[in-house]
Formats: sequence, structure tokens, C-alpha cells
Amino acid sequence: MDHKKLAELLFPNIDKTPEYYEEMYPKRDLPEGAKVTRLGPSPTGFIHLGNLYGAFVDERLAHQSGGTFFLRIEDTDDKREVEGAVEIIINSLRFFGINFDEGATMEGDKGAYGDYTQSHRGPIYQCFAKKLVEEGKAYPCFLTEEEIAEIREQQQAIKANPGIYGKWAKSRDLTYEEIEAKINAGEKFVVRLKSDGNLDLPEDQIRRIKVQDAIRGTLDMPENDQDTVILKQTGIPTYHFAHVVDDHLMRTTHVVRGAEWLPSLPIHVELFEKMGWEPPIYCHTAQLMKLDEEGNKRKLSKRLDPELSLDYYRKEGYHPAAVREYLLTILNSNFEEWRIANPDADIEEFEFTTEKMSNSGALFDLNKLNDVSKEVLLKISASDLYDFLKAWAEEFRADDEAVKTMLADRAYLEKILDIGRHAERNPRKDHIFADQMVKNLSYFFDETFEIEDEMPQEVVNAGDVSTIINKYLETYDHSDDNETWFNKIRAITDELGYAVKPKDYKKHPEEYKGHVGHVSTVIRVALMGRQQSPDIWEIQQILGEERVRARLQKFA
RNA sequence: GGCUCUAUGGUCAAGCGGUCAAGACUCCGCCCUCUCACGGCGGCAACCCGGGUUCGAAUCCCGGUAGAGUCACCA
Repeated sequence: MDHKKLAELLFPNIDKTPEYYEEMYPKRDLPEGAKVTRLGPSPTGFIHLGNLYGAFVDERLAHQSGGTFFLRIEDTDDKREVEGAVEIIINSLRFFGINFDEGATMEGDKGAYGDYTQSHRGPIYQCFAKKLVEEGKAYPCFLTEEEIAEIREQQQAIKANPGIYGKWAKSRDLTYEEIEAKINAGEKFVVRLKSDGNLDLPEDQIRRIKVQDAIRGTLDMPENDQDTVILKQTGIPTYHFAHVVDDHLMRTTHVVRGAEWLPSLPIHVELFEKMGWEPPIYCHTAQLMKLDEEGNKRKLSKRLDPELSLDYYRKEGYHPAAVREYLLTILNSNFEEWRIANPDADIEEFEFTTEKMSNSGALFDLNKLNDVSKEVLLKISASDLYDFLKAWAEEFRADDEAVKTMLADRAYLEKILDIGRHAERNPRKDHIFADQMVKNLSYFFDETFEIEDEMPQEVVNAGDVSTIINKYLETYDHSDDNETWFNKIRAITDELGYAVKPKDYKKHPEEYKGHVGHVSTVIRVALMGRQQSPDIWEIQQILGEERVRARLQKFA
């Protein structure tokens, strides 16, 4: 077989040579140790937490080392493409602080290693596929879907491994004349790798490949024996071939991808060998897991787990910094420790390493996210929080009246957001995410204020509700300081036969109607509509005298 | 089924031949306290199983088991 002639027959329009592209995309001029990483999403427009997790690793690796992080659109599957997906991907990631140095952007490509959209790179892949054919390392395959299904059945019958390989790869043996005839007859073909592997040998003779994974250490697996499709009928490559060609030409140094790619690693290794290229350093990340209905762990799925979509967190109003912080806690096992030692340090200062990454799948933990979020929001100023809430509202709650009223008066909301946050010792950590905050703070606004809780039983039983309110109103002076104010409460408490010290009531409940806490709660319910809230005095100062009196009046 | 990955409390996780087996989140007490939150103190709770190697194993070896992933002209 004249492979050169075959290559010409298959790719009559490919006139560029591999050398041409090698020259066009020279080695990157970067400082020693700089890493080049990439994110290669398929443009379905759906990104979930797992994608962010991986993107975060890419981003840290590149930017921590003074390297480059680029975006490549992997749209080799025409069936999955969604309109506007690239924009969604870029925006979502940017929101969470992931920015690219190079690659596809909304305004087209940026960088010297493009095109960054795989569907635009047909001739490049074909050029390298042609080279493989020329060297007898790849061949056209005319098997139809039905024929492949039939092969599979035969393989099942004799318990052979499924797939197109070795003797099952019937198109391997076609002569030039046969191929030419088929092409002239209009038959479509795919290009397959002609694998040298053989897994039918006795176990101890099977060649094994060893790959150093930056996260997992030495990987040791049987070599590939499958004649994997590298170019589809359309001339567009499969993931495997696109990965090898692109990451070589784009000079990627570190390929970060999910562990679901582990099984196809031998294919990639063989492809790199056949191309005569040095493979990148692989970083196979653990997959984020989820507990399913039966209580089993399983991989996050975009189809099954819409609530793990990044948009879900944006809609709920989680702050991007909180999500980043949370992700880092599950990404690097020493991050939490570092954070405790450096509570105020910028997250960028943490030295992220692949070695400290877990290689078992972490379960997504909402409790932990919320906890982390509280800490993160505490460090954000009221002014910045306001801006964050406003941006969130504009995007997700444009028609929500409650949100509108909340944001109407900036100074007012900022005071509310700061309640108890600047306490010298133990600041309050009330804020978790935007939606939660809207609900939590509703009582500050007359439009959303309502009585949600009952008055305390002790006071109701004694019939003292309006008595307390009236006495409170009588002595109320908006200009009292916190201590003066509370002393007045104590006076009312004592006067009406309640214990000024809760401890006294606990010791001798028969001697009192209740204690100062119950009396305060009456005020609290009248003012806030709830039995629980931050400091009453502080809230009163924010609500203003007029509003305070009006609300109390309803219970007088 | 083949191949691969993983295996420490409910969750996330330290550990890398000798520890009373860290820590964080959750949960439960107590303290602080006008309620809640915060904070402090304390508590519940773990090395998948079986064999080895060793004076000694969560750590090393072998064999099971379980969970996950993957076996496409999807990525």
C-alpha cells in the first residue's frame, strides 16, 4: 500500500504541511516554570459547579506561575451547540473571578495560537490526520453503524472486548483500489487511528503505560488497542484528536480535566506517540459528587442536577467570593488551615498546589458553603454589599417589589447591613446570600413588614401586652443611649412584677410573671414582628422615631 | 462484564510504621445574654473486611468488598 498516495486520495485539498503549523505556533516565550492551561468547554451553555472547580484549578495554576490561561471552544459535536453559549460561559466564569488571558472572547479571538474554536480548525486537524495516514498510522474506515453494531454483537457472543480493533477492524485491510472505488461511489468514511496495541495477549505480556499525573501520582494502565475514530465523516475531529492536536499546537503545558477522562488516557498517549509529540502534564481532578435519592454518591450531572448549575448560585445571590472561598476549601486540603492563620489575606496569596488536591470525589456541602459565605460577607463593606445586592436584583429580581423597596434608600440599607458587624469582639454574621438577606431584613421596610411571631406566652397569660407597650411608649425617648434605654425596660419589668434578671426567674418562677427577656420580646414583636432579631435599641435608631412609635401604637 | 479510580466520624479532611487518630462544618449540652446570631467551653461520632510483614499497621504487601467512572462518528 502506498500510504502517500492514499493520503492524497483522502485529503486532496490539504496543501499545508505539519511543519507549516509548527512554525506558525512556536513554543511560547514564557518564564521558567510558567504553566499554560486551558478550559475547553463544549458550548451547551450550561456550566455547573464542577466546571467552575476545574476552571479554578486551571486559573490558579496559570496565574500563580506567571503563565497563560486560555479559553478554547470545543464545539466538535454539532448536535449540542446552543446559541449564545460562549457569552454565557465567559460571563458566568468572569462573575466568579475566572478571567482568561487568551482565546475565544465575545469580540472574537485574542492571542496568537488561534483559531480558538475547534469547528474553525478543520484544515489543521485534517493536515495532521493526513500525516498519520501518510505514515500508515491511520486509515479510512467505511464501516456503517449497522456493521459496527453487528461486530459488537459478535464480540458479545464470544465475550471479546467491544470496539474496533485488531482483527475486527475490517477496513484496515482495504487495498488502495478498494478505497478508491468506495470513495468514487460516494461512500462516506471516518479516519481511524491504526493502533499498535494488543490486549489479547496473555496478561503478563500486555504492554502497560505509565503516566505521571500531577494530582494522582503514577498512573499505570494497559495500553490502548482501539482504532479510535480521529476524524468524523464531516472531517471534524473527535475530542481525542482535537485534544492532542490543539494542546500541542497551543503549547498547553498542563491539561486539567475531570477523572472521567482517565479511561481514555491510553488513547491520548498513543496519539501523542504517533504524532511524535511530548504530551502535556495531566491533572485529573476528582469529580464533585452528589448524594442521590437512594443515598449513593454519584457524579454531578448537568441533566439530573440543575441545582448545581452555576446560575443557581447566582440566582440565590451567593457572592462570588464566597463560592470561590468554598471551592478552595474543597480543592486544597490545606486551605482552611491557611485561612485560619491568615484571616484577612487575599485569596490570591494562597499557594495552590496540585499535590494537595484530593483525588476522591467530594460531596457538595451546602452547610459548609453557607458557613464560608457568612465569614466572607462579614469582610465585605456595607457599601460593596449594597452594590452586590443591586446588581443581583437588576439581573434576577427586576420585578420584585420587595427587593425594590429594600434597595430604594441606599444609606438606610447600608446602616441595616452593618448592624452588629463592627462589634469589637464578636461581630454578627447574619448575611449568607442575597435571597436570604431579603427575607431576613424584610421587617425594616413598612411595605414588607408583618407580624410573623406570637407575643410571648408569659406576657399574654398575664394580660400585659398593651400595658407594657403603653408604658414603653410613655417613657420612650428616641435620643436615649443604649444603656438609658435598657434601664427604662428594667424599670417597667420590675414595676409589672417580672424578674429583671432572667436567672432569678429561672430559680423562682413562682415569684414572677416572667423576666426581662419576655418584656423585651413584646417590644421586639411589636417592632420587628419577630421574636428574634439583633439589638432592639440599634434597630430603633435605624428605623427612626416615627416608625417606631407607629408600630408600637398598633399594640397599645 | 473488561479496564480504571477511590475507601478515616453524617459531610470535608489531617495522617505518610509508634498519635489518647488533628481540625472544620452539621447536630446536642452548658456559659455569655433583652431574643437570635456571634463568641467561649464541652459532648456525640471514624480508620470497609480478611489475611500477612513487623516488637508495633489507619499507614507496607496480598486477597476480598463497596462506591464511582468509562467502554460513541458526545465531550
